[in-house]
Amino acid sequence: MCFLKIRRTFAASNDEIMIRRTDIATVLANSDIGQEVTVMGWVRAFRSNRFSALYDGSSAKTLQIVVDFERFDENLLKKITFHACIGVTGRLQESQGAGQAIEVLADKIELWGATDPEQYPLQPKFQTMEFLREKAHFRMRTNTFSSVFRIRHGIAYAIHKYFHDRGYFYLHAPIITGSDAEGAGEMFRVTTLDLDHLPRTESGEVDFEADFFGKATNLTVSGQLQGEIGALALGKVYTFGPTFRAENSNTTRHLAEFWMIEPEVAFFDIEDNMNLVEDFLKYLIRFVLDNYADDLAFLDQRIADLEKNMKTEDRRPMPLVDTLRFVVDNEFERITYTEAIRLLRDSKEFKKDRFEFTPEWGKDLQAEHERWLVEKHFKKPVIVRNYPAAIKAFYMRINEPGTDGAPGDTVAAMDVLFPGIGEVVGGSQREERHDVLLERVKAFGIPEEELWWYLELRKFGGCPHAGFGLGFERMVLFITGMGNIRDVIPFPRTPQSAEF
RNA sequence: GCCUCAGUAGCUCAGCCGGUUAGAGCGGCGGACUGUUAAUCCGUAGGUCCUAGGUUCAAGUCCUAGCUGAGGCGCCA
Repeated sequence: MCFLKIRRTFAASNDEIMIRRTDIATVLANSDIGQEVTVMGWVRAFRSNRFSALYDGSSAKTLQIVVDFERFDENLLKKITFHACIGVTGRLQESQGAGQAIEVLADKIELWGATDPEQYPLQPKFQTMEFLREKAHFRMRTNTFSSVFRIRHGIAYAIHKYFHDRGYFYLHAPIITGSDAEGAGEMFRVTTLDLDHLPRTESGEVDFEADFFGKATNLTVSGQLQGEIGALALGKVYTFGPTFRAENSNTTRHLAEFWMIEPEVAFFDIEDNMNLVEDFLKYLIRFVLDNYADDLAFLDQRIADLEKNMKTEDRRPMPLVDTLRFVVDNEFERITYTEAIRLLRDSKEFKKDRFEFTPEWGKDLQAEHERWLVEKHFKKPVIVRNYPAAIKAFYMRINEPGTDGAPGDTVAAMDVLFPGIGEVVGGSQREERHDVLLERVKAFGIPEEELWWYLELRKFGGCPHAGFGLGFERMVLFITGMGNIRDVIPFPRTPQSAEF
């Protein structure tokens, strides 16, 4: 509700500052019949040489422009084509047609930018996501993508609002990092060295002392370690920034460049962490339900249309909006890793040998196992905690031996699993005991000197703390119901692909 | 990185067991109509069948290699 107020305030000042045009969202929301308005945008359709559906990005809805064609130059009307850019001044009237309540009877039409339909790649019809991905400079003009990117903005805004309202501080973690021990996969090297003439040390290795920063540097794979510095000074912080993984991942839920939200909180244990993540994720979904109903309704309908010709088992179990409401209205299931393994081994699927990978204590849960837990067994989001220490990162806090009746050492890690997406969040309570952490660092073979500052956080004024990382695009993917993560980021970067 | 599938008109696709001049819908263009909702109706143009080899009397169709894209798995958020 609060967001609507902000939108209105913005719209009111919009009238004063931008006297040249009014947003279509504003016209549709609070304009009076008979009032003269000027709107500008891109043509979505021009029917019967009389009705134009005008779109300007401000709303999922279009504004119908009625053109009395005898009054306009034929050559101008011919240029009102799909995705041409025009400005229209006219009076608002009640619509006689069924599709809309109000419309603008055009008095003046200005052609800002013609679009030759013979050369323009997009058409007013269904186009595949793969095709539109290749036209990323135009795809945001479509219904689907404009809705996705309005919602993407809404989620980003809600993230800042959620944390700000609760006393968290937005911490900017570095994008270029000199630390090679973050333990989150392959990294992109950052260098100004001449790749054709690399400086070498006496032993023949590349001499990074000659590089810009005087050492080897990479793009960040996580802001967590720096987030911990913030938490142990400001109490409650979060990072929200671009994150880079040079993994050769070819899936519908991986990007080489994505955005990640990483809250980090002092005096937090794994329970607090789970409570935070559940409340936070529900807040984001509720925010979109409350503020982007038109966009969600469009995406919901789009999915229904796409699924019309699909087999029942390939369809979503629930329509998009119902799914979102269900997640908001129900508790997430919380289980331990040890329980998860037991459930999997007791399952019909395991006994009938339907799993490709054997669920076994000590091995990581495979995608098929996570999907079984979330989609078949619990049928709702699941938080799995206390994983075997051997398969998790060095910084996660070691549990007391025998926690959950586990047969081996576990760490206070947690993963949040969502239907259709899998892991949206990975987090943990951090190891705050200096001696235990040092042992782990050594056991992982990480050079101590790389992490001197991280270890000193434990040596001087340390405390229990916890945090998690939310994959922003994965959350956008879930909320919009899109099928591929490349379609919820404006310009996707994936292996072999960095166009635009 | 591994596995699978696909590539035919601007787009989405059909093209059977290899057989004459490669088709449809949408879109474009020309016209008609004019309160439409992806408007409708009539007409019309539009093709290096991904590329390179090969098999064959004959290849869009079969074989080999490559390129591109998609999906699944792994890695993870």
